[in-house]
Amino acid sequence: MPVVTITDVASRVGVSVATISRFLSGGNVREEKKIRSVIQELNYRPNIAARNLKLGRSATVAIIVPDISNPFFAAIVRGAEKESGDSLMAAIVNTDSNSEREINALANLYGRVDGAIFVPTKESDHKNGLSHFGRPIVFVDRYLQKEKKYDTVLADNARGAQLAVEHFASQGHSKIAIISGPLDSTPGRQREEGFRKALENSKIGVNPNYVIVSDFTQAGGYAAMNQLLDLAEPPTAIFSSNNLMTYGALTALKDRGVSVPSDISFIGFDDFELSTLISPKITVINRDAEAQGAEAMRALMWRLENMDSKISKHSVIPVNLIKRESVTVPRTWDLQNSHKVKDRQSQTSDHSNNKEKVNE
Amino acid sequence: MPVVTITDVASRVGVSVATISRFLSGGNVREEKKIRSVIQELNYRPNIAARNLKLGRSATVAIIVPDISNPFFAAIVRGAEKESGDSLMAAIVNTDSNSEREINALANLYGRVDGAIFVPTKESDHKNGLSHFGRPIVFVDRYLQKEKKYDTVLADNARGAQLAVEHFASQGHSKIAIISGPLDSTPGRQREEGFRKALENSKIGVNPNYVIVSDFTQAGGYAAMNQLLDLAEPPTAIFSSNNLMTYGALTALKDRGVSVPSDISFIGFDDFELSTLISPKITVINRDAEAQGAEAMRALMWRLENMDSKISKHSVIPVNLIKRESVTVPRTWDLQNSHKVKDRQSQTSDHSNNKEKVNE
DNA sequence: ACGCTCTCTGCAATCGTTTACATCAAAAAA
DNA sequence: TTTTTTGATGTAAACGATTGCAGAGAGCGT
Repeated sequence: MPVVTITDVASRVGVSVATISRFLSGGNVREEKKIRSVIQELNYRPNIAARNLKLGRSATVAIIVPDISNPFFAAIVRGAEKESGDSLMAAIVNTDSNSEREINALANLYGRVDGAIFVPTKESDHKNGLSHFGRPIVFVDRYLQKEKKYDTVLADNARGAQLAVEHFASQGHSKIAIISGPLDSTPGRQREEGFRKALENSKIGVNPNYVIVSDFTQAGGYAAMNQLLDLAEPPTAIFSSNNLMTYGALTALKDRGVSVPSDISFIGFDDFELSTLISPKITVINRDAEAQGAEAMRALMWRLENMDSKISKHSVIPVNLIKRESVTVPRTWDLQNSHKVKDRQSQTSDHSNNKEKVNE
Repeated sequence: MPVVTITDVASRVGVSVATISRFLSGGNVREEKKIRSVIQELNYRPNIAARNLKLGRSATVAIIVPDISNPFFAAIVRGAEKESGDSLMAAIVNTDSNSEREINALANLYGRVDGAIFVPTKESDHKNGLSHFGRPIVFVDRYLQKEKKYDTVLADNARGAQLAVEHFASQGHSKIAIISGPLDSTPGRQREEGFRKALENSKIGVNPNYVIVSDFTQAGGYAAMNQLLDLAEPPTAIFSSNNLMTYGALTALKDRGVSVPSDISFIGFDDFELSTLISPKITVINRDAEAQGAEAMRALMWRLENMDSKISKHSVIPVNLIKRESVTVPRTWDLQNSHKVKDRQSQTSDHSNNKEKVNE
């Protein structure tokens, strides 16, 4: 199967390669009809490597995420890939939340991609890895505090935490805890900050014992939840800062026989596939992750077309509260300083369908 | 920031470009020391496009999956990407289970990748799209029946279905149903066939009413489950052929207040993240999807090194039964032809932690 | 007819590598 | 010492596209 080049097409049509090339890039040519048929006939496909070499680009962008197995990152990737269209290829790399691997990936990708969509693990690393990369980067969900010049697409994390706190407060909770992600990651920090701010604004104030800084993993969420439950005076409402920790936290609650929401109210950040299948259905702060990925790809594509623009773009993806069944009024309706409690049409759980029978 | 080429390095060191190139590809050179330092100093990086053009390869492979958001495919991708190492880049494309898009992807990828890992939707399409692609393809989880020459990495689907049926049978079930995937997809077909075979071998035989062919989606699973429940004589045990349909089926059960496992026993194919969080914990047939992805990447890399080999490799990933809480003996211990019932330490569910209180 | 613009064309250089081939010095064999 | 072998080197031709430049007609106004 001989590989057919632009030269073959040219000689077959009886024109120069330049004409064929111009036809391929949409120029006006006399023999358009014939060229088209010859290309068809010979099944000619432009050699991408040659084009890339000449044009100095790769028509490929990288998507660097901690772990594609995390449904949230999968959604980001999906949105981005969908947006990229046919001309752009999306290469993917998992970093396992390992900063070293991130630097490695960037070095590896140098020259192979035109730009990158990057979800870094920490806000502080990458002293100069980025400058060596020397190509546009759009930071998604997380960014590097030192690097102000890059475009970012973040979620409205503080707002999300605020919504959670306010919802708890509106139900009468004052013992409100957070299972926070690492404070050196963007969402971890911003959600924790939002949590604090909201608590302060609502005059409840934050109890240091009710702030557990964990690590965005299921095991971390499990441990954190146990830590909260072991408190002399456990919280009555808990906000978990990401989906994985939510899994862990809920598992811990289940293992210890703590009932949600009657014993403890719960809100998690980020919706997850089975949030409606488990009992009770979990109330969550949600944002459109796929849209976030798409927005990032749009930003990157724009940047690739406008490499010289000095302005950096920062988009914020809105968040919303999805009320389901995991929040209700606190059980011990007691000595706590009870605020004005409006909006109290408690969302409670009704699992009429849980007639547990154990036969035999 | 001028781009530094191999020529710059050569002239700086005082040798020819050939020498630098040879050094780069691991040859013996006199000035190795100096070359190394100059490369460092100038921060030289080989131009990948030029190399690719000369070498006629791209050092990139495509991973084509229906939907990266499906945790199963995410695991495949993860395993494959992890295995690919630093020299190989993994491009990803979602097809939305759309055959047309698959063909499109293949055409698009032509010349951009050296090969592909491909999870096709149907077993029958792609009359000649593959031959036009003209590069190695490894089929994962699904394959095209007509194309025997390609390498495949499938799960032991029939065995998985068999395990499920045998487990049901060992608990005394004889009204055993399947919510099957499409019969024109490999896992759909093989699992259905395995289900039939196992039922026939066990002398129970298959009841046509108990075979619902659905579509591997959550909605499909939901509808299928309802169809089964609407039967005059509903089954007592149900095998769901993939994770998404399992979600749907469980939702339907929940919505209709059917209790698992006391009313109906359930086994799903493929484990899923939250399978232990929901009540009851779901018994599943599992296989190591990440390992499957890794194996596919290994096969592809091998093939790329051995393009001329005529032998095609077919690996099958083992499956296993993870017993949890969704299977027990049938409730109506009645007129059914009761077989020998050994292994009857019924796995039942105990949710001491579901003290549902609705306050206020 | 002449000059002018407009559109299409071919020539040839170029992108940055790799590698077959010829060369040449040094080491080994004679 | 002479001959042969060895191994590193340089020269230059690819790889397959894109594009600046100059030229050639065609169309048109004068």
